[in-house]
Amino acid sequence: MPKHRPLNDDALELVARRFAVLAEPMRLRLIQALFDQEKNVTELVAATDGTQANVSRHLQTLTAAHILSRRKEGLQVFYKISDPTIPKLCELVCGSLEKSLTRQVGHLTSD
Amino acid sequence: MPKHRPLNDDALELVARRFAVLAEPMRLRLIQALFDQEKNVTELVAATDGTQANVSRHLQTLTAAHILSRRKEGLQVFYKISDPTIPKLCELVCGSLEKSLTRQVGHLTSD
DNA sequence: CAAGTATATGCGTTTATGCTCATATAAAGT
DNA sequence: ACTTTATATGAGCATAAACGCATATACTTG
Repeated sequence: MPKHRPLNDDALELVARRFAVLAEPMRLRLIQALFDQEKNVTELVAATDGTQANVSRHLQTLTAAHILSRRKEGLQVFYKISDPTIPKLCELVCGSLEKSLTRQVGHLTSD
Repeated sequence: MPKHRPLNDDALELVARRFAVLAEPMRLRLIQALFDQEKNVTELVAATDGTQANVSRHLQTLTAAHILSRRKEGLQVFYKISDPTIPKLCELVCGSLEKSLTRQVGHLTSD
């Protein structure tokens, strides 16, 4: 277990790629919608107010990144969060943003 | 302190934007170079093997995102990590990636 | 105030990626 | 087999951002 060895180029690409996957509002919406429970595509389309095609594409991206996992059941495909670090990541970022924006913006959550 | 309220559109944009800032290998290299100590631009150019123009741009991006802070001293400008969540974020992501890649890739750190 | 050094920025090009529309696949029911 | 429903994907367009080159700004020194 190394303390803090610098990452090589390949590893940096991987880390960057992972952050890039999380750098889209629609994908964050999907992740959010899946925080509590798994959902099928139709439910996710409704929850995120996106088109079916677009939601499907983003789900593919998230699954390829091993952030979500697929479970097929008849006609439907259910997705759920498969990487337990994702909620922690989002919490960290939200906390940091809230700290630096509390005075100006006020509340970031949608009532 | 809300448990897990869904973020509104503006907040989602902010979170996405923050992840996007971290989604570039060169910016990750800069952050890595600054983990232990502050450095000026010339030192960062050497440490990351980038052009001065490109490094300067990325430093601006990171500073605008409140990830780095600037300190001017004569001709030189020193940068350091100003957001304490950044090392934690990187650790989380690296840990997650290592866990899913250990078997195939082996080592991600550059000796 | 001229010259040199450290850092920043305007511009143009290239590449990546998100979105929409239309269509394809896959499973179920009739 | 045909139709319907759920999900995935190919093609094309639009936008954003990274990079290189050149140049501008800012501070220092002689």
